[in-house]
Amino acid sequence: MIPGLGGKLPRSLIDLLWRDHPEAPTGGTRGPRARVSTGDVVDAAIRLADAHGLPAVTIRRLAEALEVSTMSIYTHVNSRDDLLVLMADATHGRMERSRFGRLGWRGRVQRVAESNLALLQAHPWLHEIDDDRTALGPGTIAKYDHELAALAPLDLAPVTCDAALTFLLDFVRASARALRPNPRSGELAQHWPEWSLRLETYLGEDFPLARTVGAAAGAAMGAAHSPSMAWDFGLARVLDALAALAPPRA
Amino acid sequence: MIPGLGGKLPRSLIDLLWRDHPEAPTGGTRGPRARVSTGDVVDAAIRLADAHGLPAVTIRRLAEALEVSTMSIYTHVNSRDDLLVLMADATHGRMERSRFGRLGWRGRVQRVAESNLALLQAHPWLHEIDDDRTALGPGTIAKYDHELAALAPLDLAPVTCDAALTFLLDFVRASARALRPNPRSGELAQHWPEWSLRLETYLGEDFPLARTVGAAAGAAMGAAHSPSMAWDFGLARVLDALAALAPPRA
DNA sequence: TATAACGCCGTACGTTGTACGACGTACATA
DNA sequence: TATGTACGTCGTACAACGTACGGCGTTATA
Repeated sequence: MIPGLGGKLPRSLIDLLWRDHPEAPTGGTRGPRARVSTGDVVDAAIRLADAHGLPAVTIRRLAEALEVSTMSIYTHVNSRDDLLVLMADATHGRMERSRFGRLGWRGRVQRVAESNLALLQAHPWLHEIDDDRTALGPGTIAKYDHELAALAPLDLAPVTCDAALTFLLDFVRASARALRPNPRSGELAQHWPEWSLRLETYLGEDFPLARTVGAAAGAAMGAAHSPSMAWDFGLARVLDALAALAPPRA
Repeated sequence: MIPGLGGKLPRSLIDLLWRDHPEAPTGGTRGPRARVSTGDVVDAAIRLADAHGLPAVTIRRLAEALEVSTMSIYTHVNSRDDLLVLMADATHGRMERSRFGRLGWRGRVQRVAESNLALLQAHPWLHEIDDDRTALGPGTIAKYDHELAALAPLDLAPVTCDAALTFLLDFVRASARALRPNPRSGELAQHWPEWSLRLETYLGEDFPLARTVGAAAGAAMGAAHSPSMAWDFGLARVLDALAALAPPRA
């Protein structure tokens, strides 16, 4: 390496994800001691997101919360995108993972579904993070391992087991998304009296099915509507679907 | 209304969504003829998104594409958020909706699934639009009506029918999301040789299941992996699940 | 002919992520 | 003990974003 040019290479996302692992590179010991750690940054970001949503997680606000300058954040995290991955993996890692004990496969599946729902309700901003690299983190891998174990009694081929888990979790994610209180619901409710009238006019005689079911309006208005019903319905369907795969009795 | 103060109220999103309906307010006829219409703006935005992704849809670029000034865009669209709703509804409206004919319910369900998959593959940016107000648009309602009709042979109660459709479409959305080529896959593939080694080190003896199934690494690397298998698996499971609901023979 | 409604646009503000380079500190080596 | 190098910190600056505001000119209506 050419001396005089500061050797720049930052710790890669992988190493940041596994920063608590004994084999992870610690970084040299010179220079002033770091006033905050990567973990501190991630924790503060999670607190911000929990309290005010993901858009509130800006580098500047983070720095303010940690009482450091804006640019210091980049010493501990390579970019905002990377930070989001670290946040998601950290919350995955903190999920409760209790033993399944003697629970049958249905009970296990239900438990996996419910704990994922709880996760997404506790941290709704997870919906807005869509980065495959999250799968590289220790928290996400531990979660994956645990949930695969839940499906073990079904005795499926590995790939099928993975597919089944994906199927289950995709359902949970979608339901959780629908269940989530919409930030725009206030505005919608405010304009609803006016808008529903217009909609009535526009719909006219068309779309008989849509009108009958009424979900177009219902969903839009945030009325009682289905999302919580969709959860029960969907979970029952997932169980049905897996049952069709399972050994006769388990 | 107080004269001298320009009466400001802009056409609301509802009216913009239904701009082609005969009952929709046309806006006064004074002033210079508009050089572009709301429809033009929406179309240009869709073209931009198709070509370069949703982040490329900025007001400035839109204006440039339409050869108008930046701020003129706001004459035809109230905000960027509204524009996204208009874009989503327009593409919903343009979906092909062929008759189901004598197709059985399985064939219908499959067709609905496939056409939604095709939609999301043709316009991947739809994944990034998450706004309930889309449900108020004519395209979205027409789509909804058509897809409810597909499920009619199942002879379900209205709410159940809605729930079943939601279940199906949520599956399709999640699968389409996984199927979508990740923009970050390039970077990931580039660093993969290095990262996979580290990951190997970190994993050590832990997470036996995750290692066996190998999907953690597989998914991350963008290898062949499951998404296309997940589609087949999932669709079969959805059909199983609905079959458990359906009348014995249909 | 006067008025009011309307489309168009230039300017400007606040906010974002982050590149760059300077500065000082603390350890490693000579 | 003296020197060099690695490292944390931070101020400044830039490009890009959405969009509020207000002025201007055009056109149909009163």
